[in-house]
Amino acid sequence: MDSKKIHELPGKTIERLSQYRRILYNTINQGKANVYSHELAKMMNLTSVQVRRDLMLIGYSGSQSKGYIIKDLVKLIGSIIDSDKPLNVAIVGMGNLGRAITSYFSGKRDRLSIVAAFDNDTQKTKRIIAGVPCHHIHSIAEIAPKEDIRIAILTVAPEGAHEAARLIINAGIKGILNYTSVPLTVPENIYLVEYDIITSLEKLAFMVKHEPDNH
Amino acid sequence: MDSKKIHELPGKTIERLSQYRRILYNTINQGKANVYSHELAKMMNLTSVQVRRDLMLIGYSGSQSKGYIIKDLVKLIGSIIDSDKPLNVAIVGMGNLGRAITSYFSGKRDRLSIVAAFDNDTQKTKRIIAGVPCHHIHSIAEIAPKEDIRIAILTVAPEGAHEAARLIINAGIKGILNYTSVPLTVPENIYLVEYDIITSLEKLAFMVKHEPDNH
DNA sequence: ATTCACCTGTTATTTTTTTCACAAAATTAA
DNA sequence: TTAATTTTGTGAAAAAAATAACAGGTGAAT
Repeated sequence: MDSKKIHELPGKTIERLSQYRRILYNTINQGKANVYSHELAKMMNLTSVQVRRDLMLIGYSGSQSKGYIIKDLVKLIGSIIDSDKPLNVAIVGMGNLGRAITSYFSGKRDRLSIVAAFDNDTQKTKRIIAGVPCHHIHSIAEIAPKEDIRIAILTVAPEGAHEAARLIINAGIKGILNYTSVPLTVPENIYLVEYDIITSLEKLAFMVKHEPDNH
Repeated sequence: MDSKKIHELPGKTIERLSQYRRILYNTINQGKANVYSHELAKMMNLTSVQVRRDLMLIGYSGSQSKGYIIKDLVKLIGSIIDSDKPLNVAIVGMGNLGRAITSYFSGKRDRLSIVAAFDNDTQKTKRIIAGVPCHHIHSIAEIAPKEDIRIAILTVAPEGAHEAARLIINAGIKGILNYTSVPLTVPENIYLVEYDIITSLEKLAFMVKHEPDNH
């Protein structure tokens, strides 16, 4: 597809592309080679039109008879959302959440790999945890450039969030995925995605509370 | 506010309300009593107009001189997004992620409380983990009604996701927050929120990859 | 061969969400 | 008092996202 246009993909589409791909991996494992937009839609809980529109935006065409060829589609999505060379990621805060994310990743992606973890608990540092070497947080400025770490996943306790973010930015890392409940304010040139675990639960609670019947 | 209108609150606004409140708790702890829309906006990484509009929609008025009274605003947000009586939540899958969420919650909310956990590992069942009693997944149909569990947070391994979801629905639970990487398809009368950990990371990776300079 | 059912791709429309623009109120300073 | 500043609240406009509508292709059934 026209690379000039990639920048203009709607944010929501990018998010869905990532999800399409994961679902498509599953269906490949089930022995399917092709998939229709309405099948993909059902699995994603959205409409087939939306699926077709997303694929249209990335310039992928299916066939009227067989729908989409899963293998090709997965490859195309990869060419859009993956980095050319692997993008290295660090976990900052190796508690339960940090470990959960790390083990989710282990052996899953090759384009996006967790190469290091950082923590301030010396019990955890200088060891390998969940397959990833865990360093002391104060060595991040030294290790990040060496390991070419581009993204940090922030999973520390709330008290430490600001300080950890400061150290991350100071280490030259430009992307932060914030899983803590503390909202961060970062300089213009830093990419920040807030990912708050509680928000979606409260949204669900709101739905359960307010529409108990007619849903 | 007019309770008839609550249903019509935009989905995005509901999500933000939850976040406003958490930020406001922080600012109370810092000794602030009032806050301006632009301050709140900065902390949330959005614009002051958006803050004012959200508050307008829930019918809260501030003053031109002092902005918003934090205590009142927190209370009003609570009256909208919290349940009248506490809403009971269960964790299904007491791995790292389940424990991370549980410990995040412990002692935090009173309107939304984790009252039970379920797992299929008998090493984990019949014990208290992270302050919550952990039962075998097969007893969920028995325990859910007894404990009035309304929401399940699904944090099992991918292989078990569908089966666990089936058991949850079978137990009469109407709200599912799915943290697994497996997309679920549920009946019409079940509220499902998908919360995929990887999606936001790939979105961030996309941003870091595609706009390295001029950001 | 023709009809039918069922796809995809895409334009047009609608809905939702955000942003703009500005009036009105309160405060501060001179 | 008066002018300047700063804030909220909100109608109107713009932008983003989702949905509807439909043209056109493909294969299967009769």
